[in-house]
Amino acid sequence: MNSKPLSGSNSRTPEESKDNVTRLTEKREKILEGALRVFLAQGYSASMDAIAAEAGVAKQTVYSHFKDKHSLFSALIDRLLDHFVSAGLTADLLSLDAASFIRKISHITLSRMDDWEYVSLLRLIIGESGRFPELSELYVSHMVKPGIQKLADYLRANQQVRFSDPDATARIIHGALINFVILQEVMHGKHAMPMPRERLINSIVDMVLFAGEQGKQSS
Amino acid sequence: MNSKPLSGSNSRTPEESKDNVTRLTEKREKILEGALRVFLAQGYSASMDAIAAEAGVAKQTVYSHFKDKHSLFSALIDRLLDHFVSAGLTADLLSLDAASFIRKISHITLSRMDDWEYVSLLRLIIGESGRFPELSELYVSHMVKPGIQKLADYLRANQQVRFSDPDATARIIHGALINFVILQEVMHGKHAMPMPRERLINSIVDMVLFAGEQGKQSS
DNA sequence: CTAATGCTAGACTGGTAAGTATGATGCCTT
DNA sequence: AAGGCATCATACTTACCAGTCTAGCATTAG
Repeated sequence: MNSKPLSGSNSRTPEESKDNVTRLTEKREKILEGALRVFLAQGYSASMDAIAAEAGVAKQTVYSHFKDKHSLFSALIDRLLDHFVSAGLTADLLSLDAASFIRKISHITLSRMDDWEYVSLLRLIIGESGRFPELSELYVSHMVKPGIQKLADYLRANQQVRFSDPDATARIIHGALINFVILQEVMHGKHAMPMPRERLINSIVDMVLFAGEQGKQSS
Repeated sequence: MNSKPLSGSNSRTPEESKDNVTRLTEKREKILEGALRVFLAQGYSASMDAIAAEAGVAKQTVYSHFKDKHSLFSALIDRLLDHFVSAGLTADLLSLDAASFIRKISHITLSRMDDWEYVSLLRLIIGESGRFPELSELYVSHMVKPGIQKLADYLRANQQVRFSDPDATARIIHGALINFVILQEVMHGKHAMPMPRERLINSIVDMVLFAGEQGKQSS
């Protein structure tokens, strides 16, 4: 339980010495990591004492880095959104054919089902979207909107298949995938209504490609 | 709003007298209505004092009808699930052709976007799915599963269009619709990424029908 | 009338939590 | 060496809240 590896160490040891800025950001990091675990596990109702304890830091230190609980919470959500946003679709995917492309981004999206942090974040943001609408709006504008936008752009630019409404189609694909995550993991529905990811992905690919056939009148 | 016409077996003063059972259920009703407003507005962290006040009832009365906060909360969610479950798809829809059927149930599902109670319930159940997994499982097994089941059954039985995987297709349709509700209303995304419901529905109909064309090889 | 039952209003208990205050300790800079 | 700064441990203040208790009030039934 008790852990104090830092206190009794040597005096100087230039190798390990850290300047002020480093120490500050290190503490801030520890706090955010502790807050991450506690907030994601317990929701916004988690206590600041629990967060400080989890971070291995005095409560006062938390308050010296963050004005109050809400500031810490917002900073954490910002950070998490940034983290997950970076794992979007990269440029090399754009060269794929439609079927492979849809399949690939479906796999990427559904792979987040295995990420406890992502599932908890989703639950937390939706659950607190009443109390903190600005956070859910941040989620929408930073993660959902760009994702759907890129997907729609791909569909629009694709020469292989012509889509009558790429934006709406992108929303359908995204909705089917995210709702699968919410249903299976966030709402613990995987036991009551199991379904392998592959089946969902196959059906999505089929639907999207054959829906596109409608407008395919090039040759 | 509505009075109780049930009090038939009254012995004396027929006009205004109410028997014990009626009075009991009336109080219980007031409590549940107050709890509904307060829980849906503030989440599970709402105080019992606030609920009693909103219900226009003494706090002790709340505790004489419900063992504790959790019991009241569970009873309320049960009640709400029952209420929304009843508004499902009725038998007369089954005679519609595929396009009209999909369009109709899409409209029904999306009409709940305008229902503050439904949107709040969705937020509440997802938000508390960490603390109260049994409630989200109830939601899944009582509302989502039967809904998807009926939709899949329709798709499976439909002679007009043949679907290679009706269950997965039903999930896609349902996911696209529910996620639209979550994105636009629960997470306040309707300003950041507006889209008319009709556009979504049209695209869903197109996708579903043309996807079915694939397996249509009867003649 | 009387007893029973349900309700009300308010006080009370015990516990938790946000945020502050205090005094001490150790590290860095000058 | 000395002052400054971040940190630490702990206690404190204030407030809220779940759940209980009490005493009085109203209606109903015997």
